[in-house]
Parts: sequence; C-alpha cells; structure tokens
Amino acid sequence: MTSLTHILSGIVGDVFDKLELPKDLGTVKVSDRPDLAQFQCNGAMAAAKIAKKNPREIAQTICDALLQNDIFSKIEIAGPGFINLNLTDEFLQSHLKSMNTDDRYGVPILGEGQIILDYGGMNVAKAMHVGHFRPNVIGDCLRSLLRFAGYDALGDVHLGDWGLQMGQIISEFEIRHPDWPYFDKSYKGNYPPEPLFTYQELEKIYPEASQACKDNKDRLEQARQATVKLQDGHAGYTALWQHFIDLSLEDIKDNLAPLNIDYDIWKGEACVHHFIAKIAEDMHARNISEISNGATIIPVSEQGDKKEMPPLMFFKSDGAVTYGTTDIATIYDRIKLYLDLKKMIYVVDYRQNLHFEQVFRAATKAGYTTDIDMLHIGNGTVNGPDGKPFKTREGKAMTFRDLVNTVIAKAMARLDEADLATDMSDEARQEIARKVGVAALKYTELSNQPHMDYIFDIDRMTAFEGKTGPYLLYQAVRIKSLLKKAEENNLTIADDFKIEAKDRALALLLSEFSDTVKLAVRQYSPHFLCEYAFNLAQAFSSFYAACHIMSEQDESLQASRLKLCAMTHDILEKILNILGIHIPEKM
RNA sequence: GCGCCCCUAGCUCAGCUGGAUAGAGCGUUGCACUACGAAUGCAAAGGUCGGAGGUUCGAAUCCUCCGGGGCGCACCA
Repeated sequence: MTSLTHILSGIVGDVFDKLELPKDLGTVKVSDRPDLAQFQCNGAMAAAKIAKKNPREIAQTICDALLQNDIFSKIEIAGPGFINLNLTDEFLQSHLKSMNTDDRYGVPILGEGQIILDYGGMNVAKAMHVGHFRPNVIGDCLRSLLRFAGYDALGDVHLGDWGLQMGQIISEFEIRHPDWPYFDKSYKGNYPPEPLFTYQELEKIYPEASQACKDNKDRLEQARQATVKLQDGHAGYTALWQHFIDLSLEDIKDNLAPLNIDYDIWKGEACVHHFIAKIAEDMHARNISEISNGATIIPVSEQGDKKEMPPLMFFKSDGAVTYGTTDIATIYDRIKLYLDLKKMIYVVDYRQNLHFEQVFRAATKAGYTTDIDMLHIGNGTVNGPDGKPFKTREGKAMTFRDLVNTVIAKAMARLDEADLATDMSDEARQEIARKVGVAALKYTELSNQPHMDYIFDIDRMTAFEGKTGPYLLYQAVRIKSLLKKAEENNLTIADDFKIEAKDRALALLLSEFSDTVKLAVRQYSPHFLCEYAFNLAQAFSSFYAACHIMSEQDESLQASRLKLCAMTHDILEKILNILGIHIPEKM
C-alpha cells in the first residue's frame, strides 16, 4: 500500500529511466494548480539541462509514453515543460478501495527500533510554568507520531532532581526543622513514610533557600556540603530528598493529567549519578577529558569549526557535577539499557542549542553514540499578545496549571455563548470544555513550527471558527452525528466508491494522508499534520455543503458518500490522536 | 568579537527536493439556511516575500553583503 504520488512517481520515473535520465526526476506531486490538474511532474525541465534538449520536447516524449497507461484521464504539457496529470475516476475509486482495506489508510511503516524522546524539562520542587508547555506538547506529539510511524518511541521526563538546588532545600529544612529525624545523626529507626510538609510548602521553600544562598556565602557553603552529603548517600538526606521527588512527581502528573500527556521513563538525573565516577575515569584514561583551571573538561572543538566551541564542563573546579555531566551519564545509561536505540531526540528550548551541540560532540568523542542519531529540536518561546513573554494579567509568570485552566475556562465560556451541550450534566459538560480547551491549546501549539516563537492568544485559539482545534472537533463531531443518523436509518455504507465531480476533491485529499505523515516524520514537525487536518475538515465541509447525502436517490452514490464521510472521520481522528487531541461523542 | 534563529497580506502564520497566478485563518465587503449540526459554505478586495547584488531557463526558497529583531557564547541548571 503506497500513496498515489508514490505510485505515479514510480510510473513516471520508469519512463525517465527508459530515456536514460535519472529516475527521481519522475517525482510526481500534487499539483500547485488544482484548476489545471490533479498532479504534476517538473522533471522534464531539469532533464532538459542534463540532456541538453528542449524541455517541452522531453516532456512530449514522456507524455507519449505515459499515454500507454490507461489510469490517466488527461495528460498535458504546460508552460516551460510541466507535465500535468489527471487520473481516471475508476483508478481513484480503486485506490480508495485499497486504502480502505488498510487500517493505517495507506501509511507504511516508516522505521523501527527504539527512539528516546527527552522532553519536558521539569524540576523537583519547582512549579511547572508556561515554559514547560511547549516541550511537553511537542514531545508528547512526536512520541505518538513516531509510534505511528513504527518506532518504539519512549518519552523520558529526565527530571531535574540533582545538584546544588537539592542541597539548598535540604539545608533550608535543616535550619527550619533541626528536630526532624532526617538530621539526627544517631537516628536508627525508619524515617517517616509520608513527608512532614506539602508540595506547596516545598515549592515555596525552594526560591527562599536559593535566595538565601545568593545573599550569604556561609549559607551557600552549607548548601554545598548538604549536596555533597546527599550525593554520598547520607541516609536521612536521601529519605528527605525522596519526599521531594514523590511530591514533585505527584504535582507534575496532576499538571499533565488534563492534557493527557504521559511519559514512559520517569527517571531523574540522580539515577545516573553512580555512573559518573566510572565515566570520568574512562574518559580520563582515554584522554577524552582533560584538566583545565582545576576543572575537568571535554574539549569538543573540531577542525573546520567556524565558531568558537567551548568545552563541555564535566567537573567544576570545586568537583561538583553540572548538567552536562548528567546529560552524558544519561546517554551512557540509555545506550546500556536500550539495545535497539536508533535516535535520541531532545525537545528543549532553542537557547540550549550550544549546550546540546557540546553534549552530542562529547558523546560522539567518547564513542557512545556512533550509531545513534542525536537531535535537538529547539522550541521557541510563548509570548503574550504584546509579543513579550506571556504573563498573567497581574504581570506574574504564568504557571502551567493556570495556563491550562484559563483556556479550559474560556472553552466553557464559548460553550455557554453558543448555548451548546446544555442538555448534559455539569460533569459531562466540564469534560467537553476540557476537550475543547485542550484541542485549542494543542492545535495552536502544534500548528506552529517548533523553533518559532509564537503569540498566545486565548480568544483566537478557542474560537469555533477558523483554523482552530475547536473547529476540527466540530467537523469531526458533525460527521459522527451524520454517520449515526445513517445507521439509524439503516443506510448502507459501501466498500466501493463512486466518485463524481463533487466528490473528487475530498477523495484526492484523503489519498494524501500517507504523504503528510511521511513529511511530518521526516521533518519531526507536526505542523504538517495540523495543516492537513484543517484542509481535510474544510474539504469535508465544502463537500457536505455541496452534496445531498441522506437524501441522495442514487443508492450506490449515497453509499459511497457515506464511506467518504466515514473515511474522513477516521483519518481526522487518527491525526487528532497523534496530535493528542480527543474528539467528544457530541458537543 | 564569534555564532545561531527570525523578517511573507492590516493581524497571526503556512509555503517539503528551486517551478506555473506566493497560500490559509482572522479582520473587511458581498452572497447562500423549509436538506443530513450555518459552530458552515461560496466569492471579492488585500503582497515590490526586510533591502541590494549573484547563481539559474526559472529564486520567498540557494550564495554574498547590508538593515531590523530575538537568543547564546566552560565552573547556574
């Protein structure tokens, strides 16, 4: 099962091949000029250069050969040498039929093996904020997309649970609660199974501890020592620290729940701590690392570099680790655990670009990632309608929870405005609002290219009109409703298609599904799927406005149209699922 | 100083290996509901693709320079 463009490229490519021209010049794509043709091939112009002939002449030779094939209803040469192709409806019908027998609607398996996606960037004891939104949504979507493509894609939260900040919080607790058993050297019993503080208290203590360490050198030294003790396995500190992790994970999961975002690997930086000494020793022995100004560094500049490439810091001059150290150790951990690992993809703010370049080079230099693609997808920032970083009305940084809740509340207000879903229970209605809000959020996020900054406009994204998540949900629900009615009236949904002029545009667009998925996978960019889903919804809406379906007298045409509706719905649902958007039964 | 990213319609953004008349949504103007959900559809107006050179039969796309904006450059993650 392949796409129409793939089939056509094969046919046209063979003709180029017979003329002793490169086969890939026969690449066929959907026409840029749908008023002129369904498909086009631009290869004759490039071939003209190679063969030193007139492009229209070459195009004519190719057209003559293609005319032998009866799948074409029309072949024309236009302009300097475009080959315009139209298919017969019979061929289109048979193609749709074969697509329909495939539960992937023609999308081939595009790859296999494991891929680790490292996204989110959450930290222990630090509330999730607006900056966590983009990597979470993009990373989660890429996970679904790559799974659909055939890979075993695993999301790794790679929690920031290590380093000085942990020592800062521990020492702050020790100052405030010296009587707690965690700090009693002679304590022999079990530590409290439940924390003696709430997440809210923890989250509040962190910035206070951090500030105290900035203000006072002795206080900072105290935090350093606590960090060292924690890293050396101090039992009380470890027990206390475990509470930080437990409370933080609970809060993170609670934040992510409304968005249905999940991870497969809930490990933190601390998990790889015990590898660090071994890695350091190995790096030293193989002269990969060196000592500079008292620090251990991995030089990563290469000959031919156009820019200055600072080394990766492995141990600071005080012996402490940095996030580069844990990134390297994490890579080491992953290659030992995941034996079929093909790629590691980091979805992290683009400002980390240099850091990841250093890490990737260091990992390659150490020989860890010779067969593994390392990729940093740098996401841009979310700005408010004024083009500046997104803030609350009071001017504070927006928390993740507020961001999501604000949009869900807006979605509910939209339901009220439109007098929708009023016959439902409050609970059911709240669930619709959540789905609409999440659709609004995710569609906005994913329809932008990851690396671009974008403007967060709640009014626009929650609108039911235009290129929005809610519009897509509306179209999908409308189709669902139509199909339900057809079923109630015992109408037949055919497996065969009957394509007439009014059906053609939708049918052709349905056949582009697999090309779109391929493109999105190849570029790691879900925005192609967003664009396609919108075009599909809109094409359906035009089709729906132009055609009688339930009242169509020609039974085979009616059955075919119902099938087109069903296919549109299914493909829309598949794409929305990849985007992490779920369609309600009704709304 | 070195490097990365961005600049496309009034606004927000697409534009995949260079191709025909540069697209979409919003907004604006007009048209269409006694058909299956009008939360819709149809149509119009709106662009020297930041600027200048270059490569090419052909450039929003590739190269060079310039302008404007954002960001990053070993001991914070």
